[in-house]
Amino acid sequence: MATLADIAKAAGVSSAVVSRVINKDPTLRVGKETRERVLEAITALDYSPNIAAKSLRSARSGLIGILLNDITNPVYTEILRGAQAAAVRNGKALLVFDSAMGEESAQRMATLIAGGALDGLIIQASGEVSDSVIARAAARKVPTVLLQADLELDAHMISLPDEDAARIATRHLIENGHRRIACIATAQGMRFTERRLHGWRSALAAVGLDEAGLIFAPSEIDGGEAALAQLTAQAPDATAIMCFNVLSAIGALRGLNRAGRRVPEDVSLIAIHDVPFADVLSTPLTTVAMPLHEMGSYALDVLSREQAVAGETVVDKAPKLVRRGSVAPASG
Amino acid sequence: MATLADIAKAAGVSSAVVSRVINKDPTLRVGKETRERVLEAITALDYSPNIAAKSLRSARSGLIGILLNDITNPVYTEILRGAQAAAVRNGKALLVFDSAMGEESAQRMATLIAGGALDGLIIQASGEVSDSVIARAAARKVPTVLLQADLELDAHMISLPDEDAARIATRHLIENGHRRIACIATAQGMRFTERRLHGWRSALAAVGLDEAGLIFAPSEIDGGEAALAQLTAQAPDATAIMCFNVLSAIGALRGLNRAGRRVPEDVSLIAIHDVPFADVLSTPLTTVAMPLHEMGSYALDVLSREQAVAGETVVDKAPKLVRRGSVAPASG
DNA sequence: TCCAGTTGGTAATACGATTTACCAAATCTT
DNA sequence: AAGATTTGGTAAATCGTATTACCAACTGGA
Repeated sequence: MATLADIAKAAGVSSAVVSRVINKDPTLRVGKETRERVLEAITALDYSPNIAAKSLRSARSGLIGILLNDITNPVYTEILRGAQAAAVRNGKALLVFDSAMGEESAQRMATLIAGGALDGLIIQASGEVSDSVIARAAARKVPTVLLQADLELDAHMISLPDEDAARIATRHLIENGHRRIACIATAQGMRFTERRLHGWRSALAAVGLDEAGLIFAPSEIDGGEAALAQLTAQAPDATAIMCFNVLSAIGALRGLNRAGRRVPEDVSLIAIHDVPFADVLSTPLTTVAMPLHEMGSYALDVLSREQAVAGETVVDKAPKLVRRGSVAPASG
Repeated sequence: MATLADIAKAAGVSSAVVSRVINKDPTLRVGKETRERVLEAITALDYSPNIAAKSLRSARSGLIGILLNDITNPVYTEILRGAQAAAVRNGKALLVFDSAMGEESAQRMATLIAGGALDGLIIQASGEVSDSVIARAAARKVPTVLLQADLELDAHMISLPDEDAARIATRHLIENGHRRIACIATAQGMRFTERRLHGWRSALAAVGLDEAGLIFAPSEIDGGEAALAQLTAQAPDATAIMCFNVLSAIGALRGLNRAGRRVPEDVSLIAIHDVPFADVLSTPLTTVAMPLHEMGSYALDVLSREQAVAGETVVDKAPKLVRRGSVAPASG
């Protein structure tokens, strides 16, 4: 493989010139024709700079690590897509980790962080984030952005318009005449959960309603189904359920189907987050789509700025109600 | 950050010893207590090796690039998961690219390859793979494995038991009494498609049946729905459809629903590839699950071996029929 | 006592790019 | 013509690790 020195020799200049031409050093004064000779040599020898050497010298790798809760969850892959798109724009590449993969995976990530291989970190993990990752990131002072995550880390926090989303969903149920509205929430205790609960409660309070029931469940299909069983016992009179996650909504839907209760005729269902297959479920699911793509994209943009990344941002694209078939006017 | 030299100074040895201790150089003869002093200094100073320097010196980065067709497609994320798991085992990390992200993304990948940043490459992309990526990979002789891909590249090819899967699916329909069996295929012209077609046809031929109809469609929900419309015209008498991709099956299901044809009462449906939400569709979908996780995992193992990677492998885990509700005995 | 072999290391260089400080030759100024 | 600038570059020192070649001191054997 051709190196800088090879190009220098071929063009009859020093390697300093070649480097400075490539990196467009504005302080470099060089003759028109010399520059052209350099450029020609580069294409002639098919030169491309060695990434490891660049990284070593410049102390930046162009690599961003992203830690997701679960790559197979369609809600989160949308974040990844957004981050990918922005990575390309900013000349970066993404190292993807999955917090569901266990401690060994976290150790790999920690090693990379400690070794200076990562210019930045994006963490989307409501639950488990290995201490080793956090400790390394803090020690190295790696610029970090947290997506809907509550972590003791000096980082930029990006959140979604959670309160709005919950309010939009709840209002939609209210506008359909529902009075007894229950909630299947996720991630108990986390800030984004509190924001959603607040949106739900304030929408109810605005029209003088009480909560009909509240259950916390993991953001998975099975979790939703289990939550539905509990909810049926806790709030048998609920005519509508709002779910904080589309997967738990799908679980609830399955539970309702199995219990012989029809959606939306007997119970209306609405979920936060949209997925491509929502319209092909046993009942097409009405959802409130969140700007997940934008969140991923924005995270990378924050990391690509030169300045410090501390601060807090809410993705400013509004949640969007996607009407399908799972919400119907309350009977009676 | 502490460097090798810092450790050496702290332990009162040369940095060569430290390096050789860390890397367990078997030719190093060192006193028990000296070794301990080194190890203590490492923990005391919280040393971890600089990845860029390691990469530069050793010409290996520990990074593997993986190019997927579409990260948001649940069929493919399963491959990613498998690769992740194996990456952790082998002390590697994954750089994820998406061929749906366009040429700019491919250029980033090509730059990384050309710059020697990638120790290996996994390509799962039935369709578009940028020439720049292929050219760079070939020029750099980066060890590459192709997943179900037909590419002019000196690489190891890993494929799935496609013929078996198609045969299992077809047989299942036959055993349910179907005589007119149509097929919605994907990726026309590719080898894995041919293998599946062969499985389908041989299963039919074994019991003296003809194909009832064949349409090619993209592996997406919309593609499946469009294909169904064509198929209805081409083979109105088909009582069962086998789909080469679960997403096109979902599209077909939607098309059937909209046309007022019931699944499985009027038409039976079976798909290759399983997804977690298959059982919560308007009709729970019977599928043939493929060893995708294993394919991803195996790909990484191949790249992690020291030897050359040329060759060809079929993932040896058998496809598994997952009976749900979309196949019923043929009426009549 | 002298030589061979072992023990326990070290010195020095290379990997490939970046960047600072410096400088010879050419041109301009007065 | 002498000094001041400008033009067009270069030399050399990093960045942090891996590795090869070498060697001093000690031990053992005869």
